[in-house]
Amino acid sequence: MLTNAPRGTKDILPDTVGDWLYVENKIRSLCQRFGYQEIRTPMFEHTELFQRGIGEGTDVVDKEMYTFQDRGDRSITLRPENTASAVRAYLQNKLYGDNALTKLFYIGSMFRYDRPQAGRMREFHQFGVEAIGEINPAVDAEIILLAMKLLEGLGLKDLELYINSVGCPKCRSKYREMLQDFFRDKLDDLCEDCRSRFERSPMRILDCKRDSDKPYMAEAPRITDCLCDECSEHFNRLQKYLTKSGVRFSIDPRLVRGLDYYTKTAFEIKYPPLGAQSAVAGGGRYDGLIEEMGGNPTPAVGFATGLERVLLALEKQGLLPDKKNDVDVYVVALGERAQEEAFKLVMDLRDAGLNAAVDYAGRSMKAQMKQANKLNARYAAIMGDDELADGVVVLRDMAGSEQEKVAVNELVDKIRL
RNA sequence: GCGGUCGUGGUGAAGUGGUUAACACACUGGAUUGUGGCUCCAGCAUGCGUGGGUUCGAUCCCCACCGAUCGCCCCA
Repeated sequence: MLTNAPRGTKDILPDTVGDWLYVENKIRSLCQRFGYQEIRTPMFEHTELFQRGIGEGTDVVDKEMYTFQDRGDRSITLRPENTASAVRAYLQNKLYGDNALTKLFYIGSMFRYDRPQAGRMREFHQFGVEAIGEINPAVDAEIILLAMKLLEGLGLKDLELYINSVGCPKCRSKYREMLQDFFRDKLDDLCEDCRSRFERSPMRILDCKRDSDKPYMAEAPRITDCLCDECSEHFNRLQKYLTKSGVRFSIDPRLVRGLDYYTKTAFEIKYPPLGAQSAVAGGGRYDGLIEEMGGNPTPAVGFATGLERVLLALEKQGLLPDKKNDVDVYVVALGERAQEEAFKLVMDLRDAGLNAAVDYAGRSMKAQMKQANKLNARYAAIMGDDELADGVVVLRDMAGSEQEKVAVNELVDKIRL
């Protein structure tokens, strides 16, 4: 217990931080080119923020949040996602004053109490983007392309982009009725889950894995056929932008986002080899959220990607960078006096910008040479009593196995060559 | 939250109801005096996720818990 991290959490060990940095660096440079600025919001917020923002009745809010009372008796929740926080920060800090369109991105830990699986952690990391203040579908296209370019830029192949429009509250209530009319006389044939969905959220019936192959499913009305003029035009223009830019995409009329705040555009990027957790990125438009949270009606779009899943995909395709931290010089010290001198020498070499290493265990020369070899050292600098007396060091080129005496004060220059 | 599979040293992995738990890699030391990468030798789990139970006896059987993993669900 004491020596186990809580379920669903994971240490990112030294041999993998490099992978994370690699991905994070790609993200930062891409966002910079697209004009998105980084924001860092608190890891926890008032519980109400998520209840309002994400919506009661959603699985995330109802059964996946880490919620607790703090010592001041406030109800606090570890953020399960970052959109609500970003919008809160946008309103609180009046970022709308700076620009008509506010473009933000974030990278950080999110928390959801879920059953852990590969690619699904209780503490997990998301990179996400929010563009607040513009209704133009070009912005939807921009963020979709940003997501695709990130993933493709990392070298991932076989990505699948699905888009849909979930309409606005107006089209949705119409669609809901049409669905209920359609399913009403088929209820007996539906699974138990679906029957309970009938009243609550008939749209989910389409998503059912058990009933989805029923013959009449394909005949069920599609949301895309019920969109109001505004939503339908928005959806068409989005597709034009995407087509123009050359991304391949499929329309998936069943694609529904699980969080309440989505309107119009919904999209998802899948990497199928990941199995059950193949959704690598997902997002959409949430034109109602800002008003819902007390701001002026403001349109917005965003998405998030799960970094664990991205890393998993990269690993599967062998796209992770080679990790090496080769040492320039390994200082081999023989005897106590030499050890003291070697310590000083190593510090000087490091000051000069070199990666220098020594043994502190007072081991045999042979052991030290082995170590130098294992660390892939370019040079070994050997110091014993003789060298000490002459103010010199035996500099051995590890690859070529040649060595020569070099004055200590000329060592840095010699190595730099 | 539901169902399935799994849990042996630092790592990968064999194995059995009964005195010494294979093997490989890694690690440590050694193969003449101050020199690595190859080779050879030696050392390295009083312990088989944790806690109960069955048994004369369990790492191997049963139960619970913990953890991993796959699917469902949900989602990133």
